[in-house]
Amino acid sequence: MMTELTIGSAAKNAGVGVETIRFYERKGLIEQPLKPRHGGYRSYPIETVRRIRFVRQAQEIGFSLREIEELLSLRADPSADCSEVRERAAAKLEEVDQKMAQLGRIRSALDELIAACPGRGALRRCSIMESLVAATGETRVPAKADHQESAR
Amino acid sequence: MMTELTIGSAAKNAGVGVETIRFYERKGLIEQPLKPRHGGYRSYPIETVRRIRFVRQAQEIGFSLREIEELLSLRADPSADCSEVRERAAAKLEEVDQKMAQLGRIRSALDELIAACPGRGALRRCSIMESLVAATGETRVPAKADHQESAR
DNA sequence: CTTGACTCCGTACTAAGGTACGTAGTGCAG
DNA sequence: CTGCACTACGTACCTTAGTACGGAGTCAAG
Repeated sequence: MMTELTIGSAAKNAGVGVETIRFYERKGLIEQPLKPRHGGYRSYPIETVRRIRFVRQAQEIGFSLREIEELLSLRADPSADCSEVRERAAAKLEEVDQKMAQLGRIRSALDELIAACPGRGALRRCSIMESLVAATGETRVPAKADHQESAR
Repeated sequence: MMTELTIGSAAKNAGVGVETIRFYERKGLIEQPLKPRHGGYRSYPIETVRRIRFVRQAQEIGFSLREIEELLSLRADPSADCSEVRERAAAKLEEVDQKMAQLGRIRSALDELIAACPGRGALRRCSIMESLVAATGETRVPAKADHQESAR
């Protein structure tokens, strides 16, 4: 069974264009397989396809390519002091949790909106913003800086 | 109490630059308050500040400005047929749920990585990718298109 | 009534993340 | 052994989301 693919097949499997793979290689997100002896075609392990899929999914949730590279470079080396890796992983984890919280807020707001929609009864909060403002307890904008204070 | 702000104060409160507000106005994400009679300065309601904050937070979780505009434009009009709004809201909700699922996967992978880190015991999965591959049950890449089939 | 910080507006520039293009090489099917 | 699809590589171009800039107007404090 063939576990290596040409760039075209890899692209198709990963759901991206060939050019995107080449672009990711240049960026160092995936390593470029050496081409076999005096320039033939390069062959990509399925591992690479998974990696590309990960990149795309991580992008969907707001990570930049730089951040994704950071995620991918996190590895627990058993023989080394990995306190630095732990720290970076913990920082990423916190970012992830913040994203989840924000997603949760938007999710509730959408739920509320959908629920309010066909409700023949009284309907409060008929937009995302209204739901969010209500949910966050009518957060007062600190409103420092009222009119032309020279701050900064 | 002053509930309206100048563009500079609004920017500061929202945590963005003045230019960003003007940019969002051009894009129609926030409406530009009319300036009072023969060109003075415009004044922004705190509502606008909240809206800008929302835009930034939605960006962090991977929504583009276009998508954010779609989110913000969702409103349940009690007097109208809102089946279309419902539909769009439901679609967004699904997107949100997909993002949450992906975040959850990355979160678990990070957890596992952190746990594996100082573990003197045997350590499997010492990278994000390894955790994910394990979590998704060793997903076989369908591997259609093995080598140079002309598909499309 | 001037001065310095701020605003208005248009246009130009930047960075990230691709996408397209042209030329040359490769490789299997017929 | 030749054609056609696919690959390699470099460079150019595009979109999104701002950021910077320059000149003119505004406003409140001194």
